[in-house]
Amino acid sequence: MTQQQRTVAAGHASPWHGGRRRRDRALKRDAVIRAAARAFRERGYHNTSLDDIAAALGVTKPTLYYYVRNKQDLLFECFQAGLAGIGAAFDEARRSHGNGRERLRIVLRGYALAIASEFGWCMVRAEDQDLDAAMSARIRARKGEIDRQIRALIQQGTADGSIRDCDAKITAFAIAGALNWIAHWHRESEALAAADIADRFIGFFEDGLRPRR
Amino acid sequence: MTQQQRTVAAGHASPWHGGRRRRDRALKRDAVIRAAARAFRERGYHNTSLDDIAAALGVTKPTLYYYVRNKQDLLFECFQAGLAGIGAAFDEARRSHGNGRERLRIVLRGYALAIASEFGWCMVRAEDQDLDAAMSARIRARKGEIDRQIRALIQQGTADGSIRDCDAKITAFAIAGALNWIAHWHRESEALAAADIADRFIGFFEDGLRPRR
Amino acid sequence: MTQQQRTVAAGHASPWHGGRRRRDRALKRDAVIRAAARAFRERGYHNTSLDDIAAALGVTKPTLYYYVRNKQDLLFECFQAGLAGIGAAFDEARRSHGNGRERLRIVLRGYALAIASEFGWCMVRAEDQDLDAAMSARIRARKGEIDRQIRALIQQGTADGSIRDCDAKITAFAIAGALNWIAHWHRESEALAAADIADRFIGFFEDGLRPRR
Amino acid sequence: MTQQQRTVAAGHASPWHGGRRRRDRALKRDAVIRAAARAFRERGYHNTSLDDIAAALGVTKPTLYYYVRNKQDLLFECFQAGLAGIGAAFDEARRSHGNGRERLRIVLRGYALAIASEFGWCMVRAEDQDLDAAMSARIRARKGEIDRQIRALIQQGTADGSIRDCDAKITAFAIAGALNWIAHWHRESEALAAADIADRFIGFFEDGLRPRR
DNA sequence: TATGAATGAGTATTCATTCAT
DNA sequence: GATGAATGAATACTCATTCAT
Repeated sequence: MTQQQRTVAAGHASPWHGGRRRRDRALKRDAVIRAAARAFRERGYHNTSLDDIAAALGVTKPTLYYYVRNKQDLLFECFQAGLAGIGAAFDEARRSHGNGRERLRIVLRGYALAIASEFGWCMVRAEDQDLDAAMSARIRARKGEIDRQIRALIQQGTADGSIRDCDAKITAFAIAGALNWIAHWHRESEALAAADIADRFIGFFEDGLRPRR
Repeated sequence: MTQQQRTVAAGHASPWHGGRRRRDRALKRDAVIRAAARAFRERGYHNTSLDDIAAALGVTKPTLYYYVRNKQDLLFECFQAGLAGIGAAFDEARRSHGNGRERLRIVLRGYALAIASEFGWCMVRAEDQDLDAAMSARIRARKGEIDRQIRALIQQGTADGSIRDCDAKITAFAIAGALNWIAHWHRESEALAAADIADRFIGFFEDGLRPRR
Repeated sequence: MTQQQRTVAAGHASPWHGGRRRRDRALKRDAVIRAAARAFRERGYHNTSLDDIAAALGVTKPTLYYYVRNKQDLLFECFQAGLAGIGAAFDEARRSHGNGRERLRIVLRGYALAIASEFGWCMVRAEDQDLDAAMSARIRARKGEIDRQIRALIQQGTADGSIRDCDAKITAFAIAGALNWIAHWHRESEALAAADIADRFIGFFEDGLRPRR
Repeated sequence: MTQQQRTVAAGHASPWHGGRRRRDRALKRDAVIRAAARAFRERGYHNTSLDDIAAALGVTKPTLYYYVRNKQDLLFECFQAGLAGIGAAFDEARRSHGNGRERLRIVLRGYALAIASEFGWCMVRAEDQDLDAAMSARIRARKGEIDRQIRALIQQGTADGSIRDCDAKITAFAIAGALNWIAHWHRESEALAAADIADRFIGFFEDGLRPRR
């Protein structure tokens, strides 16, 4: 199997081999990060070599270093790429005029979609263990920030009566855990679209198991 | 710091250095698996070398091979050790005379406790990516079995009216995800005891976010 | 800190960034070789990357190849640059009307100044190991020539009675070694000026340790 | 050429292939360091790969790591091995009853022999540039100590009248430089034995170039 | 039982060098 | 003239695994 074929086989276009030579650095960097995200999700961070990623792009390994400092940097960038969607969801929630529960719903949908994206696995699995102190701290900070915002929405909801009186911390953990886990089982090929999954999860979060009369 | 001291410092006894020479193979094997579970949870599977585990036990690396075939075998055994608690929970649920929701509650509590145990991380993270085909298949089979049983309980509950009519598959995924995630943030040192966490999670699952009137 | 600033900070002008655009190729080539000499002396040949040298000049790596064939060529040119001073010293000695010892003194002073220059390290360290066969041979030839000429001066001195009867070869080795070593410890910032060092070394060579009565 | 033959060709016995398997760890470690010293001297530190050294011993690369932490550690050990001889010379000088010049002579002979040994190159070339901060500091400290002791002997000599009144610092630099340089040109195969070289150098140091009447 | 010793295989990273623009 | 982009080759270092003792 040639490089070309492998690239094609993977079903993902590479800016390096699209007929006319693209010169857009940002585009290529993006492709590198995307390829890494897919590889990490598929095989795991440690089971993915830079050669794997380079091969998926039809490029040689040192080329990657032209766009990214490190392997861990690659993981970090995947993490950040996924984060964008979540940030947007928080923005949207902030702009909305709904009550706490409605706002939370907006955020959770965005969160679920991000987790179901190709960057989801990296977001969820970018961990201390694989990153140096500085990056580890940055990631923990961002994750902490998200957690804090979710709790805040829950508390808003309990304040305005749209959410039952509950332990915001534990509830946020449960919700985030359920959503994070999507990264472990969802594949784009699945029958259920990401948006569908998000809505059903939210339905469950809102109504719970016990029947309402 | 000597090996001995490190072992002691970690606060975990080693059957190799407990005064009277223990000759019990099973006991030592257990210790090996426990040490592995702790190390994997702490540093991750790939960031833990067999030397690390051996050092934690005050033993040399080849000794481990006397008790276990492989590094991946070690991971598998950790997975299995955690499974025991879940199996027991299903047994208890089966013996109980409660309705579906009550039975599910029993299972979820057992599941949560298992995940919060020192083996929890391994159970949740024992993945295809790090195991050969055979083991990977065995693990997937067991995880699938648990999923199926949880869905069955949910369906029982909807049948007997104790659980709202819902998509059993998605609900099971949400619940399992929330519980699995506990392995990522819970540490024994935490203020909240595992049992407490379990009950609060179950409370959230049952009642949901929306206030009941 | 930008490239520009770094260049300035290093206190060495670059013909690429000096206001009026210098078009003089020779000048630029000179600057390249000087920058290399400084970098090699500071960090060693192998610990200096072409990127380092380019950065010191505020230029990109491929630009260097416009002025020089190779990395090893760079080293060779530094070697040659240092050699000029020594050649001049030999010329001066040849023109002088002093006896052997006086002529030798002239040469040694020139030699010492060359070694103390920014090219000294390269002259002394340009070695077989880092150069291909051809260059290695050229360098060895020049070094051999210098050695031969120094020995000749010594022999002249012994002939005219200005130098004690001694083994010219071993004496030349001792003298050259002592002078070469200057490259390892002398820095321009040092209190002792190069000329001063040269004179003191020559004093020691001429008079020896044992007191004369 | 097979591994065996290459080992033989190099003319150096390897404790790994001497018929009966030697189990003496210290012996093997010594052999590793010796092999490194020879390789570094021959090809230079950076041009020597660990594979080269391993091959010279008829062993595989990871084996080296069983005896030594690092490549730089290897260099450091070579440095230390050479140091032993110098330390002994200082001891002997201390025990001697001669005057300053006679004591200095003892030290310089020992120094010269050490430099001419297989470790000489490493001693002379173990440099900051190739070592991390800690090792670099240790080496500088030891070199500084030797320099200080040589200066002290010179001052002793000037005090007791056996050495001319001179700048101890510059004289020590000149002498050490001349001796260090031996590592660059002396090979065991040379006609002149190390002891011979030492004596001739010392003769030059003591008597100087100018004839005494 | 346990271990000292050894190794094969793998992998991130660096860097001199090239070349089309 | 200068550079952005790419790459081939090299290399230190790690680690699971084996085996004789």
